[in-house]
Parts: sequence; C-alpha cells; structure tokens
Amino acid sequence: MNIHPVDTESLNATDKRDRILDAALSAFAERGFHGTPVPMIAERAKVGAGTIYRYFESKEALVNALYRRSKLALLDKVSLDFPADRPPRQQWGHIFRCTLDFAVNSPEAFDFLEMHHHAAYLDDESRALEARVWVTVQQILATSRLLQLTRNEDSMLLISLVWGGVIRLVRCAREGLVELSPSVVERFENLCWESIRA
Amino acid sequence: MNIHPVDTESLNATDKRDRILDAALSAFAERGFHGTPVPMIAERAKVGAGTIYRYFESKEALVNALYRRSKLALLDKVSLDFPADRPPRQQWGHIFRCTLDFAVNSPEAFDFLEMHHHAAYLDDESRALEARVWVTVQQILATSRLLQLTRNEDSMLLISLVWGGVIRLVRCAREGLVELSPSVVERFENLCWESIRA
DNA sequence: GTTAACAGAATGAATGTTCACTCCGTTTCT
DNA sequence: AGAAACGGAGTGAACATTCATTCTGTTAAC
Repeated sequence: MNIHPVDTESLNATDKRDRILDAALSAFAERGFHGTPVPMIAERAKVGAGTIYRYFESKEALVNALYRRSKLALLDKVSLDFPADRPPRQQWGHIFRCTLDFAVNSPEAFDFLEMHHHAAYLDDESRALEARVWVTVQQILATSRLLQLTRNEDSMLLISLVWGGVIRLVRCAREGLVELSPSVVERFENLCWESIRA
Repeated sequence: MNIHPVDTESLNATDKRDRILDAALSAFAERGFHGTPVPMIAERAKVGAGTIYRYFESKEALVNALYRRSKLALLDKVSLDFPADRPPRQQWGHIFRCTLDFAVNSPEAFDFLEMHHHAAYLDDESRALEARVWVTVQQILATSRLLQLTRNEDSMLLISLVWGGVIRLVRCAREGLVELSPSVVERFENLCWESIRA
C-alpha cells in the first residue's frame, strides 16, 4: 500500500520511455548488448519487464533507438553554434571541445557509441544516420584542404589519425592514465591540429 | 608398458586445441564473447561441444587463453628484430609496420584484441600481460624524448594520438573507406611520426 | 460530492527457447 | 584388450518475450 500521493508527472509516458533508454544505456555501456538481459534493464529503469515491450518492439529495436538518440545528442551538440564561417582551425577546435565535453558529461553514451558490434544489430535508419555524420565531417575537411590550410593528404587518413586519437585519449582518461585537465585538453587539441595542418 | 613416444598424441592434441582457439577467435571477433555460443565454436572447430571442455575449463578460460595467444602473437612480432639500437624514427617504423602487418594478416586477432569488454572477463594473468606491453611502449618513448627526438609532451598524449590513429586507420580499411596500399601505409607512418617528433 | 464503471498502462509470473556445461556410449589410439 | 579421447544428446539455468491480471486516473451516474 502506497500511502503517499503518486507523482503524476513521473508517470508521464515520455518520461518512462526515457527512463528505459537511460537504463539500457548504462547497462549496454557497461556490459554490451548480448551481455545485458532485458530484465536487468527493467530493474534499473524501475519498471516491469513487460513494460519495456510497450515502448519498444524488441531488445533490438531498443538498442537502435538508443543508438540514434546517443548519436544525435553528439551531433546536435556539435551542430549547435558550429562556426561555419570561421577558419578551419576554429572549426576543429569546436568539434574537439564538443566531443570531449560529450565524453566527459555523457561517458556512457560516448562509450556506447564507440563500442564494436553495433554493425550486427543496427538497422537501416541507424546506419543512415551514421553515414550522414561521416559525410559532414569529410566535407568540412575537404573545404579546409581547398583553402590549403590542412595537409594535401587523403582526408580519410587525417580523420583517422585525429578521431582515433581523440577516442584513445578519452579511453586513457577513463582508465586513469591521463587527467583531462584544461591544459591537457588544450595541448591535445593543438597536437591534433599540428598533425593535420598544412 | 608404453615404450612409444607420445609425440603423435600430443601433436594431435595441440592441433585440436589450436583449432578450437582459431574457431573461437573467428566467432568472438565477429560476434563478441556474449554473442557467441560455445556450440557454435565447436561446430566451427569441427569438434564436439564436450571436447572444448577437455582443453578449457570454461568459456571464460577459453577467451583468456585466446586473448593471451593473440596479444603474444603481436608482441612477438614486434619484439623479433626490434631495432633497439637504431634511432626512434626506425623503432617507430618497425612497430608501425609490424602492427599493420598483424592487422592485415590476422584481422580477426586484431579486431578481437581491440574489442571492448575484455575487462569484464580477463583474469589476472591476461591483465598482467596487457600491463607489460604498455610499460614497454612507454619506455621506448621516454628514451626518444630524452634524446629530444620526439616532442616534449606527456607521452600518454603522443601514444594516444598515434595508437588511436593506427587502430582507426585499420578500421577504416576494414570498412573499405581506405585501401592499405604501400603508399598509404608509408604516408600514414610519416604522418604519425610528424605528429610526435620534436 | 461520492461512487461506480471504464480504459488502457503496467506488471511479473509463465512460456518456449537457447545457453553453458556434463555425461556416457563410441571411436581411436597404443 | 585397455585406456584415452571424443562426440553430441542431455540437463538445469537463464534468456527474451508474452499475456492474464492488477492498478490508476478519468469519466459518468446519481
């Protein structure tokens, strides 16, 4: 018997859907897709196991919804206030800081997005989103290359080096091998830029 | 009683053990640890499911044995003919080429080693091996820094950038976004070196 | 204003499936 | 022949998913 009044706000459907997504994110980021039982997600979300199936058709539909939510969260962060009319150096700085911000403030989402084996269960919509992001980044780099501000090198190689480096930096920070102090962040941003600039 | 050598016997056994490890590697690299049923490994290795338990105590013991075998394969490759008495530039080239060689010739082992979620099931022995490799790399970089041949920067940052970049390059190649031609390999090797040298 | 009836969201025990691992009859060695 | 290795059906546990039921907020009746 619950003698306290029920908070009707918290029973809002959107809110519950988000609770399930949040719970799934923390579980997947920690244990992977196959390593996470649906009932565990239900427990973390504090809902019945059956409730999850009111919001998502299947475990696979859930992980896809989560993937898109996470990817869009990062994409939106970068897109907001993107300095489209400033020099590539500033554009790079913006992307870099947004990404690190995201990694620090939403570590589970960042880890989840960088996990392997997404390919095995991602649906067409998720893959389309992935491709969209990729094309955007390449366009930015192509532009700065035309301006001769970055190296005259295959953009895939430059992106690989810098993006791989950022991901690795975050992982090292996660493992306590590096502290992401403002100084370290700034130095790494410069290090990356030095490695791709003309 | 048995006056015959047991060579044949043990060779067969070793061979079968390797078949199981090979099968596990291809399955784990493709589907992850939790996503791979033991009977699937047995089928790929063309042995009975029970036979696996003659060679490995559990699925977890199997993945640990596999992890160490894969890690040591890369480590041995780098250690063999390591140009310890040549300049850091050549040492880097050696590490880089060995790693790419490994990624190209043993793609499953490379992918498997770079997967997330090893932490969840790796035992002490596996983690000790991991640490050993890490320390070795840091020592090499520390030396070249003393010689003022690489940037006077936190070695963790330099390693993050370069190692992260290599991993990302391999993944891009895997996805068909880059072709690992000799020219690309050489250019990326130089790109990495440029990014860390003094 | 109070109560009864209703709609549909939520639940968690039940279901059928799949898993890691075992056991024992068969095969392969010496 | 005897021993060791093997295979794969068998086993209980854990899984994803379902569904009969409960709960809750809203409305209708008086």
